Amino acid sequence: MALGIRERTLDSSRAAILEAAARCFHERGYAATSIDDVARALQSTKGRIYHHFESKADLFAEVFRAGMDMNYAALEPLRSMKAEAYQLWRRFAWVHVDQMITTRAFQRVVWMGVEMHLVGAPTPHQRALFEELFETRSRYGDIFRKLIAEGRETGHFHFPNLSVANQLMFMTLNSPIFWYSPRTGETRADVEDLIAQVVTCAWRGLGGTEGTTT
Amino acid sequence: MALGIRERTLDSSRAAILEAAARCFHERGYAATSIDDVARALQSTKGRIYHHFESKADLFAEVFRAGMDMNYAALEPLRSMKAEAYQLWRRFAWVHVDQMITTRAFQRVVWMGVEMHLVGAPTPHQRALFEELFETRSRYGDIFRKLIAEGRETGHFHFPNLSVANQLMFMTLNSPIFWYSPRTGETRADVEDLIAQVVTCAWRGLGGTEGTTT
DNA sequence: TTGACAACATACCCGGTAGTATGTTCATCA
DNA sequence: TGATGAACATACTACCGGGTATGTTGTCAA
Repeated sequence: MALGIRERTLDSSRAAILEAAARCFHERGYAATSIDDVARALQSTKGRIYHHFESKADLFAEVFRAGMDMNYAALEPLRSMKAEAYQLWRRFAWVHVDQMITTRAFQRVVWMGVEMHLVGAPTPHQRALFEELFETRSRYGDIFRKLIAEGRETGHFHFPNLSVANQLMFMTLNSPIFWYSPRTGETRADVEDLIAQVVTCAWRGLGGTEGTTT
Repeated sequence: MALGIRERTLDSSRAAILEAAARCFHERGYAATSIDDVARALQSTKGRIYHHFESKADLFAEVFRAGMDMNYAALEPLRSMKAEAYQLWRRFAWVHVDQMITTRAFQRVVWMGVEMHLVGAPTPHQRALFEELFETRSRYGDIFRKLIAEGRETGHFHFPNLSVANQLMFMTLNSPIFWYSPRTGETRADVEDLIAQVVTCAWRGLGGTEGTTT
């Protein structure tokens, strides 16, 4: 049986709201964004949003989740790869930075969510929701953390403190969400050049041996 | 003539407000911080704050200014130093990171101010005020930008794009405002060890020649 | 074709917050 | 010593924004 209009439009409508919400949160931040702002961005009204999402915090959480889902989905094709940790790191980092650039509104929300932590989540239900999302984010981070830890043991990376190195690495890899903005006439090659610079910077920061930049 | 109570208390009272405001903005962000929040942090009331500052935006701007003033003041002793650019960069970067850690509430506000840009500055007066502050911030950034540009010419740094390298460098140097949090029983030596790691990471990211880490 | 329900739009409520208007206290100085 | 004004506190207003209650319209299944 073919899908009815309802089944076809529901997901796309929800997705459109998430997209608009991501843009608004990205531009103005969580607190400064009103539900009416998001509705305006959709050329619509509050009713539509509250029909699909319980509250503002819930909407934010779902944008967060969507962003993390995108990241996991982007990494998935590489998860089965067999290679040295430091080589895997290059691949993973490249995909990660690509994500930061191409889905930056969502990724910015993920960042904001981690920053806000649990400030402004009054109900236990919301706290539990955010806890779960943070764990997801944490597990994602551990993928990279493990790689650089292993890379250090094999002598490909050199840094004194794992946690600090991990922080600094993610800071570099995530940084496009703050300063990247698409230029007019920008090609995919330009973007890939940018990604390469970011990855190389993070690689060097980890004390990656020069020349092994394949 | 000795200073009267008024002269002595005015500056300290203003400074106390700035300090409390910095902490509040740091913890909750601009939009989520109410003037009453700041007043509560001071064990005081709104009246006191509005007596010293025109508006919330003005208070925020003054915290921003105070943060930038601290940065300039910290760099001042080094401005007269004569040395190769890449060596100067090390010193400057060290002081900068130290600032990010020791005055991080103010520095976080500076960051937020740059991020928000001019969103939420309705009056022309406020727009002009922020324009001025952003220029101050921009000139501060140029100090480092010039150093790494010169360092690249002398062959001590290696990166393809100056603007990108500058962004990534500041991202690393500023990063403590996001993840640093004082540990119990932490000594100055611990902090300096941290600073060294951050500076080294940024140095490597710029393609600084290894071994020249004096 | 009709009842039910999803997918919205509209209208409304109410708590919180920026900003103001108005005390109140106390140091300073003529 | 009394007048003045700085440095606040208190009381109040106006508005905005999250959330809700209530229409309205179109779809689909029986």
